[in-house]
Amino acid sequence: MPTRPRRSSDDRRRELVEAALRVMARDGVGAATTRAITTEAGMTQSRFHYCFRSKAELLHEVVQAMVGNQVTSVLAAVRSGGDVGSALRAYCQHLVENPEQHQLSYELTQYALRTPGLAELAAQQYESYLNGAAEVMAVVGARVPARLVVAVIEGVTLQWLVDHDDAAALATLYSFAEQFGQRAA
Amino acid sequence: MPTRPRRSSDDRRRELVEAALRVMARDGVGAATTRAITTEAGMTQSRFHYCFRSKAELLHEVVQAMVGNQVTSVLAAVRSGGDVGSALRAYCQHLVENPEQHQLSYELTQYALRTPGLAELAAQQYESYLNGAAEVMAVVGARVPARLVVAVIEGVTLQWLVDHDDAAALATLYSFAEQFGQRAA
DNA sequence: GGATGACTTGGACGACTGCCCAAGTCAAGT
DNA sequence: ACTTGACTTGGGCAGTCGTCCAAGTCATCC
Repeated sequence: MPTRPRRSSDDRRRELVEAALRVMARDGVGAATTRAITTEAGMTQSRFHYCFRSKAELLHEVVQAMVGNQVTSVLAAVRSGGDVGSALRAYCQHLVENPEQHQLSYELTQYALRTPGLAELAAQQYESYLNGAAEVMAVVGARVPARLVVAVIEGVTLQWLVDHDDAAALATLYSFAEQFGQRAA
Repeated sequence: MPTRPRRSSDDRRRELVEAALRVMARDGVGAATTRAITTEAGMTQSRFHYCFRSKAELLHEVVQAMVGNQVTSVLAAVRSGGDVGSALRAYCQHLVENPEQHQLSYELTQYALRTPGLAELAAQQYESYLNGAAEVMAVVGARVPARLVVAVIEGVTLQWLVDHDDAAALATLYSFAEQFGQRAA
């Protein structure tokens, strides 16, 4: 029974999760060792295993936190504009300004797919994206399958992460919007 | 100056590259240690650094081999059918039957993006995809930007790798084909 | 103010990593 | 036959990884 800790253990955990996200975004998932994470958080390494039973336990929470962050921040950016064009521009802006976040998202998905207990979390991540896309489609008033929208956005994002061609990415999104514009209500 | 080796050094290198691809597809890029690769190839570990100066040198060739394999095999599958629908079905079949290959492709792209000297190889990989898509579009006779086609395919692939929903993947591709079918010649 | 227990500390552990080396093997050239 | 040099071998190196532990600190409760 904890009496009254000087600082909530949950706070420590959250600090570590955020530090892990920072390290992963900067240097990749592979570089996120327990030492790198605790150093980033300004703690001694030993504290890590006081907050988390294992590194796997931290990664579980990291993936969950990632899903929440990504979806809400992208949605907030996209929701600001009313029509399709401004929504697409908003997404591209978010991508160009936070490339590490998007790249980290892909890396974590790959990691989750390889890790037995985390595969379902990856599915959960994509369900969030699908719901978000469906919501945006509803706001914008277009009738296109959410899966297709998410697929296009992810595919374009992947391309941009490789070639950093802002104009091409936006143009590709536009040409997609143009086509489903013919089917919109 | 090599006089006449009992076995070509290039053969050894190729064996290692293929062994590396097998290990990576099965257990992930992270699991592809020099020991795991040489064991897979049936050699002693010491031979590794006789064939390659470093692990990075091997990975460079692995990425190149990956690009070649992937593009040619997908193209061969897709080229067999004449119309859009059968091309899409061919791709889905290739995906469902060789999931590890596609997943490995994403992992290697991520790895390349994080590795200074390999970033340009990732760009080269995507250029191959774009050319392949453009070729298929020409064969099929559709007028859609190659970038958009690649984006959709990659996005749908990513989704399938997460949820393994064959029907949804195919349906998403169909709904995309349906839309650009209105613009085809 | 002493006991309790939550929390911290620095150092260690065994396992694994990429890489290297001295000694060996053996086909080809002389 | 003997030298040469390409190739192999098993073991070892230093570094990093996740995890653990005994000893310490210090706010809280009796």
